[in-house]
Amino acid sequence: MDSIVAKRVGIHDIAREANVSITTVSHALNGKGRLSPEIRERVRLVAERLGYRANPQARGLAKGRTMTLAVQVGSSQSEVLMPDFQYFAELLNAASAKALELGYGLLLAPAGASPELIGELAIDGAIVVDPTGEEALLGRTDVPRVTTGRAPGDPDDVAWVDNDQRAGARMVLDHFAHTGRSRPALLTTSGRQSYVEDAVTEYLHWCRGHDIEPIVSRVVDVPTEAAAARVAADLLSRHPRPDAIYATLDRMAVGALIACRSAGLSVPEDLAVAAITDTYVLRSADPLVTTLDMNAPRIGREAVEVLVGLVEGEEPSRAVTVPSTLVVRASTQGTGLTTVGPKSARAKEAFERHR
Amino acid sequence: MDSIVAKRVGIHDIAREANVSITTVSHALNGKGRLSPEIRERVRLVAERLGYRANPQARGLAKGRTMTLAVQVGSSQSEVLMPDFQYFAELLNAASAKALELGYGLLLAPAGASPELIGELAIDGAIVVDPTGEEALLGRTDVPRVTTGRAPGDPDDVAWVDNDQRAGARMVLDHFAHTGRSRPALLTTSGRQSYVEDAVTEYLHWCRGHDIEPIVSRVVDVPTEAAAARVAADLLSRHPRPDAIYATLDRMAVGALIACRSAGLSVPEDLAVAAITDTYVLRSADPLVTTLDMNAPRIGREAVEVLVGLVEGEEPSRAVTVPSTLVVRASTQGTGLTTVGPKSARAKEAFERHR
DNA sequence: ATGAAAGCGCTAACAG
DNA sequence: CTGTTAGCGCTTTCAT
Repeated sequence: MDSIVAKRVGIHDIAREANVSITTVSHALNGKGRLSPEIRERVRLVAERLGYRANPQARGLAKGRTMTLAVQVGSSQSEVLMPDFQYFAELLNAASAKALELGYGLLLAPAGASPELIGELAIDGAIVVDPTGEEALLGRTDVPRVTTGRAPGDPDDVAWVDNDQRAGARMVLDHFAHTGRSRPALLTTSGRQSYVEDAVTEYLHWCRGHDIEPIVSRVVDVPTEAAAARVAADLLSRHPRPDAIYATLDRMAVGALIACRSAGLSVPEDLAVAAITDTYVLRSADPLVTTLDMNAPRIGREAVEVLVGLVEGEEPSRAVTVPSTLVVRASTQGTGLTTVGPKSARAKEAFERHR
Repeated sequence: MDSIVAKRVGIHDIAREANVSITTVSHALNGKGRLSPEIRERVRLVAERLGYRANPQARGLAKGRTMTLAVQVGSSQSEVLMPDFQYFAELLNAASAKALELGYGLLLAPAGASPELIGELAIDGAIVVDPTGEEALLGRTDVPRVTTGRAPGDPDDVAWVDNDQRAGARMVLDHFAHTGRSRPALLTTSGRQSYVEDAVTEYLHWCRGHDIEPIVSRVVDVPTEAAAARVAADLLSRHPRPDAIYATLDRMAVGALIACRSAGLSVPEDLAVAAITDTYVLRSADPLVTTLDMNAPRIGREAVEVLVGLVEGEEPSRAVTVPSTLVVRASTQGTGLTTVGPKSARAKEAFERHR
């Protein structure tokens, strides 16, 4: 609904309207210099009235910044492989919105892009989501970087934002135990992402502490439902049979469900299933699947905040932990005396929130 | 491995090295003005030797361009809903790479972002992937826009790149017919994307032409495997029972497979299943699923090319059609006399390529 | 406390 | 044909 050619209002227009110089406008708007509070306020009001938006290009040129950040999603061997899709979508959308809010644009760096291509990006900072260590963007040592999930080797020149995956795994395993399960298995991938490592580490640690024989199964192929179902089927044919599965991806949990049905077993009676990250897939599965929600949007926002802090020379904490939440659903209903109407199990999404 | 502070080489450095003015350098590098071929070449060589990279900010400021494009993935009701994930990932990665190659950055616009937020993006053009008509980016009438898939209402100020979904649906349906199926059903969503509309339209048209009773089933919830399985189960309980299902999303095909197994039927003996777009999910399902590959990377690249053409004042075609390919797999093996070893069906990925 | 002026790196009239 | 010059919109000394 703008006028035909809504000539963008600039710093000059404001200066004219407010009867001050462009310097004053700049200072007023950026909180720089020493101006009388009244002037500062007056300029701000005029700017707002005129709908002023700083031109990021000009600002960047003058400050030697680009006002853009790049984000790359971790990939194994240059394969486009974002298994837990909804997680990434939510993270990226939130990150983009937050960046925009802070005056930065979020550039998409192609997964598996060559270091040369990546090297040409005119950026002020970089975010790598769930790094495996092979992402070219991590090599942009000329700009601050932050990862969501920790980069392998935990390079000390890279900040990170992450969930406490070990505490999360503990919550899930404790939940299994509290609902009467005694032989939990871990179903994960062979990825190098830190969340995989953390889940495995904590799982082994927890089992040791509870004097339980650990069973770690890995889907080595692309972790689709079907691939996970095959691995889960193996798991279910073991003796003694596991009575709970913690899957580190939503679709692997679905695979477990499929394998279970094929084996003539039922969830949650014969097997409890829980997964990492809450997604539509889990919220519509049969039965509904218990999950450890990672809060993807918040991870994305925090990553941007930390990065912008770094870019602008502040000293933000270089390690941020975002809380995760256990969402209990039908797939982990207890096996004890508590009789849950098997037919209504799917209908009533009993859920409780911890922390 | 750059030097500590690799001061970026600029147009001045080149001018000095080549003993010409900065104007000459600019002209030589941009093919503007009238320079002697020797000078032009000499400047180019010097630029290359020095590893010159134009500063997009400065260039943009001077030309009144931002050298950035924005992309937004279509969404229904501001819900983050990218069902066919791998498709988007491939499309976006390819688009980003192509944009970079052409000197543009590809900005991620948050799905469901408000018109206000979107309005502040400093961009030269916009791409909307699989629009539903509600994307704020489509409203940026101040810049050229291109959609992948056609926007509802087919606004004539928006260019598009798309597969010929109707021809594709025909290929699938013909393939069903050629392999002995006579009651194909369509399993789709209630989305407003043009591919849904096209699939339905062509399906109905094809059925009419073949004197077959059409059956269109829609998953109205978020189209997860489970939701699709429920709808497919209904489909399979009809009399007469459909003997083929064309699913417009990979996970809905998986849902069909699940429903089939639950009903004690088998694929491809009792039911043929085919889907839109080739993904890992289909390539690892049991049995492997026949699909109409959309060639997502190419769609992404073409969209960027068209958009950049528009931005730079060329007159590219405003409608580009990317061919799709039928990849035949076990899920649609014929039911005729051709006896395919049922056990080896999954192992041998018989595939043929059309067009 | 406020403003004038010099750029940031590049493009594009306009001269020469 | 090539070089001079004036900005693009904003930040930032440095005077006043």
